[in-house]
Amino acid sequence: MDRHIGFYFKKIFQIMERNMNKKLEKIDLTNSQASVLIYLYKNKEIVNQRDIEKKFDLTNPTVNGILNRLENKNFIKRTISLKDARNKEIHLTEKSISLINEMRKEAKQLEKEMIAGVSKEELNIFNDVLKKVFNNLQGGLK
Amino acid sequence: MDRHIGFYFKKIFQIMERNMNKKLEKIDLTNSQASVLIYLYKNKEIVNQRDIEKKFDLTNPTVNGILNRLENKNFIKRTISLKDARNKEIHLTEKSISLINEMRKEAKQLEKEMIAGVSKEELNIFNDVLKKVFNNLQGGLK
DNA sequence: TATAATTATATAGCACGCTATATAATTGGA
DNA sequence: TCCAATTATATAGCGTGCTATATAATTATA
Repeated sequence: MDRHIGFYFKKIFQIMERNMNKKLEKIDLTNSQASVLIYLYKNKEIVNQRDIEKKFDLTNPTVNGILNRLENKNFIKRTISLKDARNKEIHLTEKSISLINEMRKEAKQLEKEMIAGVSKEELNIFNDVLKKVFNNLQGGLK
Repeated sequence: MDRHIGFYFKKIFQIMERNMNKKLEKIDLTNSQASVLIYLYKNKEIVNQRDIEKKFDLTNPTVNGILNRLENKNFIKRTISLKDARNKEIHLTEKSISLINEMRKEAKQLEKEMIAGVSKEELNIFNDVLKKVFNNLQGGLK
């Protein structure tokens, strides 16, 4: 049965999400939460909520919700900026730093499983098209 | 900046979903709801809820929720099967049948926008890899 | 300088995924 | 035949997206 590209994107995303959430369950995280923590870890500058919104192209209520849950579980701390009291600076805790490698390992492993049996040439073209599709959609929005 | 495949899948799915939901808003539908209606339209056999779960690889509470919302808006009717009282048969209404072409048009248009600037050869390989990735993930679940 | 516009964050409420659990109907086996 | 297992559907409750709206702080302008 031949299916539309849209079908594959939706289904692949959903199964990825399911798998990652299952893998991360044992460290009490979700895929979205882990993505934010990894971004915070990689970023050397001070990060506020708006930065996360822009980085992940999400709305502020979505990011606020994720951060609330991370804060309640003690994976991050929020402090009000001294320079601008509207900003809240987001900091990792010891707890989350100690789990970063675990998160990265799981993500890397899933990517590897996904592209099993795909040749280097195919993968190159696939990546190019992926970027094109992404840009086509992004452009259409602005 | 180079990003992982997982990033692209998630983001492309999310933007697709946003775009489709915006397009379908004027006929009071969402992307998930329209997908179910189109499936019902194409299928000549009698469809019950379990069939939809299997077709879209979704859990029963997810499908039940989508059908509840469709029923409340009068896009479908549910009737109890005479052969097996556990089954509820799902039927389209006049209202939804009259909008099927509109839904299909929007979906087709978005797919076209997504693959703008992608050559036939690239698209063939892209489709092949998409199917491989899908199968890799599906297999890993079972 | 006082007010208006902008910016960052928060809250309410919804759709759609999920897991866990319940209920009713059917099927199968002792 | 009757009880247990299976099957289809429903409900409760949660995470992550969204829009609409509110609030507080800052910036810009009359």
